[in-house]
Amino acid sequence: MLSQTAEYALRTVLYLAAAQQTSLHRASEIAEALDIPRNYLSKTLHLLARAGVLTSSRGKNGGFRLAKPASKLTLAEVVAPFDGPTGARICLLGRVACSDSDPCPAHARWKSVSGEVSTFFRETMVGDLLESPVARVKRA
Amino acid sequence: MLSQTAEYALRTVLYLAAAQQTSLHRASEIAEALDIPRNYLSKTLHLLARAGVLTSSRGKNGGFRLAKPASKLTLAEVVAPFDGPTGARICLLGRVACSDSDPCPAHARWKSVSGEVSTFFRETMVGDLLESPVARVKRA
DNA sequence: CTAAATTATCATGACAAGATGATATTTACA
DNA sequence: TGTAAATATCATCTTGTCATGATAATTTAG
Repeated sequence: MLSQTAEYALRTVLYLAAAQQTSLHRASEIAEALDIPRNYLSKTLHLLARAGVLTSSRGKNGGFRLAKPASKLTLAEVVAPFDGPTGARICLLGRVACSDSDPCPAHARWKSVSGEVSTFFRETMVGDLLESPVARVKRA
Repeated sequence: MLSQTAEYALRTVLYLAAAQQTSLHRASEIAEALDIPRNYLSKTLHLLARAGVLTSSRGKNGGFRLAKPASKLTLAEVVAPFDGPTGARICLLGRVACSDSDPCPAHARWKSVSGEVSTFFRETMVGDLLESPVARVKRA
């Protein structure tokens, strides 16, 4: 469903939301905590910063933190820089133009399903996920 | 949502379902009708045949046709050889073990959404899509 | 002002998906 | 029996994603 990179982004944001949201966290700290390749994560963090999801500070004692409260950050915002509009993935059959007025054979049935996926990403806040009993992201 | 190859497979099956289901259709005929690369489609057709979705006949006057009625063929069957269990894509955060008893932070919320996607592919029949007003697959 | 720490950026490589082209194999029909 | 038509199979090529490693730029601390 999500690309590897988008998954890294989401896990990173959850990590930052669960930790001290106001303090800075180094890329190497995050990479080690989440078991994500260090150098690759650097680029992902940079893109998240450019997208306005994180703010970065360079130099000694630098690092990353959330640009806004987790309760106001949607999953769609986190994932969009990597996977584009998630779930909104238009036509199941790959037609460039597929709409209510010019539908592909799968349009009517697929529309409601993909709409739910899209809604999930647009309306679920990062903060919502922290309410779960186990917020820690455990890896294999 | 679907890989390019799975999309080819789905469009091919819809084409065969809309056409004479009992007669054979050549790979080149399908490729031209659906604007899919000829040689690449050959392999996709072969895999669909091996998966039991199509039957193939070699030699002169050979070709492909559906192995069973479109009304008894699920979208999941068509797509599975390429994308695996679609929508059933387990954990949004990529955890290998993620279940009701050992959930990731997103589990509860994501479960219902991914379940709907999975259900769509498992319960929608190829034949269902033919009832649409415009069954022809128009490409850009 | 210098050095260390840290992000930013660049260059490259590994790998899979998608695509292309050529060859082998099978079958029908003249 | 031979030839043409069609699928089956094999060998590459291209491209994008994921990943690795090295270097530049920036900032703080002493």
